[in-house]
Amino acid sequence: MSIVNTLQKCVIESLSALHNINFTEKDFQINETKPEFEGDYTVVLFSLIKPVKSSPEALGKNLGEYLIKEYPGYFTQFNVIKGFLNLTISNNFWIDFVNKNYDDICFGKKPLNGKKVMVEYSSPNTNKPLHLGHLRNNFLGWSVAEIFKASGYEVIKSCIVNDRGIHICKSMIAWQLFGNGATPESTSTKGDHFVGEYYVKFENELKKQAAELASKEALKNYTHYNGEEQNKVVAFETQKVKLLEENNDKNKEKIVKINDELLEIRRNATPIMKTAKNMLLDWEAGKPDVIELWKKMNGWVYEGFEVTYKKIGSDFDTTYYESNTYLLGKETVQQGLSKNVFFAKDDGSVWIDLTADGLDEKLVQRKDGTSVYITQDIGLAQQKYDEYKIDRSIYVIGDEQNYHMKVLKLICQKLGMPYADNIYHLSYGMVELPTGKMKSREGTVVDADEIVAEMENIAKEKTEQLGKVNDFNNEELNKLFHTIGLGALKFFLLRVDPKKRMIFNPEESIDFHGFTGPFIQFNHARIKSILRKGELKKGAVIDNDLLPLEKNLIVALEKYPLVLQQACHEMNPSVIAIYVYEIAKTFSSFYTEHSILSAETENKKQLRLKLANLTANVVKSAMAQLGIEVPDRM
RNA sequence: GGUCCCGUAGCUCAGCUGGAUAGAGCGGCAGCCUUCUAAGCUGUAGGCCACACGUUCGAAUCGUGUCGGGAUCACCA
Repeated sequence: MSIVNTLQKCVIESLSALHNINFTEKDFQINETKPEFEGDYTVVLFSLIKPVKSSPEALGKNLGEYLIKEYPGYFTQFNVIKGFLNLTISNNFWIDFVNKNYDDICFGKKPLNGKKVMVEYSSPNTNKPLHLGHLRNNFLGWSVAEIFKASGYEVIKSCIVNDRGIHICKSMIAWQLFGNGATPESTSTKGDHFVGEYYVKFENELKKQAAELASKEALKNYTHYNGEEQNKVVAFETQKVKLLEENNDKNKEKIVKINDELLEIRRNATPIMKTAKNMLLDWEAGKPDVIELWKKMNGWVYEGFEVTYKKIGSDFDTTYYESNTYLLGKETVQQGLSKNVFFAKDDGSVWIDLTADGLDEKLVQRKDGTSVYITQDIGLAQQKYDEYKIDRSIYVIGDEQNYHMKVLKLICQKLGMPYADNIYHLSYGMVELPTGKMKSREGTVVDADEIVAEMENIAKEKTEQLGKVNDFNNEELNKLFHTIGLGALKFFLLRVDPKKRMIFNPEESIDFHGFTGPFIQFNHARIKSILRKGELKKGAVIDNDLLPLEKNLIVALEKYPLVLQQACHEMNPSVIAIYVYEIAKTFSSFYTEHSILSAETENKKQLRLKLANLTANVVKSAMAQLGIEVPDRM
């Protein structure tokens, strides 16, 4: 049991004995004692003084005396300042803690609890390569899965591949039009980048054709539209003219909106867009040549993804393909109708009314009977549960889908699905550049493969400058560059609270100093270097004279199990990132001040070696939760 | 317009289940390598915690409102 939990228990027992009142852990707070006061942990007394009918000073004094008398193994001293009872934990406890755990590589982890959790993450589209945003998703998902594992859960990592739909048809059409039979091999291009290039080519051609239509429209030629489209366009144009005549600043926004609508209609009317839509229909009809092309191009993408996933350390226990799941959920619609959770409109479309929950009416089936995105998700949620009997289902998806995920969970709940309450949307904020959002149209998207390679390069340059590993062979060197470069990137993306948007500055944000992955890796390497030289002897060390910097480190290490618990509870890897940095920093301060190998006495040396070993274990374990390796030398 | 998220040092972020004088890193300034890896350590400057009101013994933290930024509200996925 951690010292904080122990302290809570002792305080509860003491108050029960002293005042005959039963408190719980939630009735009072225990904090770390601020450095400017004497003590290790502090009981905040304010919340207790009313029930015990005592002044803070008197309560603190009584409680402090009682704790020291009854639990001499834990507490040695106390002082009361205002409403704070500062307690000094006995050195015996800290030494005992080191002796017990210094060699336990599982320290902090919990035994299996028999529960299953599925973490869905990554979820790529097969029309373009992964970018920086995907990296945040992948690192988060993988890390959260590891955190659950360390907390005793059985974890199934899953991925839903968005492999069908208009976007992949766009790449296919462009390849047919402009590809001349080129392949990733013939052009020496990674498969996902290759297909992505055709997606861009499609967009460029689409833009060109839309511009041509626009110039026709400028001459009042609307022959490229069908009747319905023409009516819409004319209506919008009339509205626009009216707004322009009013010459009101407030109309500007409306006009922008109308222009967007017009552009959308125009884009959909371009020949190339019509071709793509036809191809989607052909795909749904299972037309052999379309299916064949689809398989070929997706195959290229998967080959590319595999390389990237391997490089960044993402893997999945199961992969769902939308081409297999997009028809799911149709039965659900029928069930929902018969349960009166859904209702049908006159045109045959099916809806759910969520206005009572503060949301809108939401379509669940089109009038043509095909299912929409949300319906597929309901179906897949059901399938996940049927297949694995999972206790919890985590979805790592960006915060632009907060509304969608809220709706998904709500519908599942209304349908009375047993897993509905355990659906959790792990929402994360977008990664932005100093110049704003990444936009593929403006070519400001940071490519995943490129940024990883760049990080490895920086790692290489810095390592060569420092010249500490000149005896490494090429293989060892490349592994080290990868470990450091990727470690820096992962740490950078994971150290921030997932739900917050974050800014990535390619020039400045990635540093190898301070609050970074490499700094932590560096401290691990230093410890390993010492452990190679010093002889750590098994058996308990006895030392009753802990120096402040030694104690700081022990106190920090002792918190690890609680930190893991918190990270799991919050599904938040940044909790671990912040903690492991604290450990590295605390060790670093200790390291510069006190020599381990040339310690004052053999006893001190053994204590410090054990402390160093425990630090290395915790650093390695914590970094592993983040998916970051730590080198023995760097 | 409705709903949701965010606003803390020049920059990037902690702290938010209320607790002592609000913390890190980067950047600035000043020191420290004949001593276990200086990717380091130490010191210093830098804050009306967006603003206002409220709840409380106590508010960066909770509530309401205002301002600023973002997301979303498709028979797209």
